[in-house]
Amino acid sequence: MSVEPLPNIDRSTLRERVLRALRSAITSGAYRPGDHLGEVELAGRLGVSRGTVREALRHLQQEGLVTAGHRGMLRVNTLSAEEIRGLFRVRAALEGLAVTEIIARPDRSAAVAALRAAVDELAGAGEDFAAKVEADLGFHVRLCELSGNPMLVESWRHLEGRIRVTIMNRDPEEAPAMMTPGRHAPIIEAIERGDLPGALAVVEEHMAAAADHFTSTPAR
Amino acid sequence: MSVEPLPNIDRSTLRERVLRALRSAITSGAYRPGDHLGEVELAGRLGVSRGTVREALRHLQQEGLVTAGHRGMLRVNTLSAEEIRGLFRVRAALEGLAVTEIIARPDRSAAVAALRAAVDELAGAGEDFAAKVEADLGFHVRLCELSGNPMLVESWRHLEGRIRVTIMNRDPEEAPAMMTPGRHAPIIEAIERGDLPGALAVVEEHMAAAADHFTSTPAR
DNA sequence: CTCCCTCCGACTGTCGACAGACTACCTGCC
DNA sequence: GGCAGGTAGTCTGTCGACAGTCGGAGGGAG
Repeated sequence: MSVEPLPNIDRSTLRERVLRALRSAITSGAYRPGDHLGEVELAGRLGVSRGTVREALRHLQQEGLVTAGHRGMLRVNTLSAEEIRGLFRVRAALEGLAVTEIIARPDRSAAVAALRAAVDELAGAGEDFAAKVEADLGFHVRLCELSGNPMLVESWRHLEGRIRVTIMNRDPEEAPAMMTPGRHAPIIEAIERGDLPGALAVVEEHMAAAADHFTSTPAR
Repeated sequence: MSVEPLPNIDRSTLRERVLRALRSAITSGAYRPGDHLGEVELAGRLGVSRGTVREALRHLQQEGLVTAGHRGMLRVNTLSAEEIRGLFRVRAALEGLAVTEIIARPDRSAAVAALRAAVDELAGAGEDFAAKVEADLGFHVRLCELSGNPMLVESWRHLEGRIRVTIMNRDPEEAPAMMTPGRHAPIIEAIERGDLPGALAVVEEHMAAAADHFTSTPAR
């Protein structure tokens, strides 16, 4: 009998695929903040039933990507400057916990190597804006994952949608300044030194700078 | 024309009411961790359609109260000891941010008064286990709310379901030791003194003790 | 010209039904 | 007696339809 590799069968439900499609459409900027997301229109455009779209939209609502407006109508979420500042303070707290746990772990050097690889991806993204965003967020997710605390990852991911709309709502010309290897390297170095206070301060400063950036840069 | 007070009309959707009913049923212990939650059975018991129950269940899944088992079947979530420890470390990080922001605010004394009121509720709960749980969680939610950072509250609430199943999965005879006014007062005192490092240490210790408690106490 | 009433269109809320997939059991053959 | 194959039962996945509610356009009365 043949042992040829068979293609992996996609076992995801239709709802999951619709969810990914909608999330991607929003975070890629195809839908602008404030845009109305009608169930019938989306269902027709995606070729699925309303119920399926509805479940995906409800999921995105809990993620904070879309928000309920008048009469339950859903719109792409818009974050105020104050919300953005709060969001990045929460991120600082979560990622501060991440570096705390990483430094406390015995395999710290492995984590450092993984983080360096993530920064390399960021450097290799070149001028591709979308790739830069993915690499930047990839670094921070990796940071949380390396803590070995799944609940921390879960909490961070709960904020991910809001982070993405914040980034995508800004002028792509302005954003790259935040997503450079140079802004992430100090975090790794502090972890490598085992310098917990220093690492916390760097993370704090990183997030404060990002919050400043996204609240001062004009929305596109 | 009469200005008599009219009763408030409940504008919540059926889905929201089902959601609250299910959440309450789980966190009150009516359903035990691991119990299967069938859509048809719940729909029949609640007298609503499957779709409505389904949406509520999906919401609870995102909250972490229920988890998908084999073939998409949902069950009441069970947290491992490791997950509980991670959960309380994330809580410590979030509530640490809360006290940080409270201490930085100009109206710190108002926050102190509000927190004292919350502790009084805890003291007044007497021996009623459910009331104690509500008062305890009420204190910690209040703590987050008083930070003035809605995103922080949102993140905390995202963990609330998991916190509740952790509490309710323990023997009610053992739990009250964690939920005393004496365990919460030091947090308030440190905030009142404006002692940020002290407040952080107290929160950290509070959460570590809770995690120890819930991972050493036998599941009922 | 303005205001009010009515009708129409659009959107979400809720429901019942069909289909697909997996389990467990049961039967018949070796 | 054991195993392969078939077969009912049960659960979720997905769909289409009906109903309720709101906003706005349009027409008629003052």
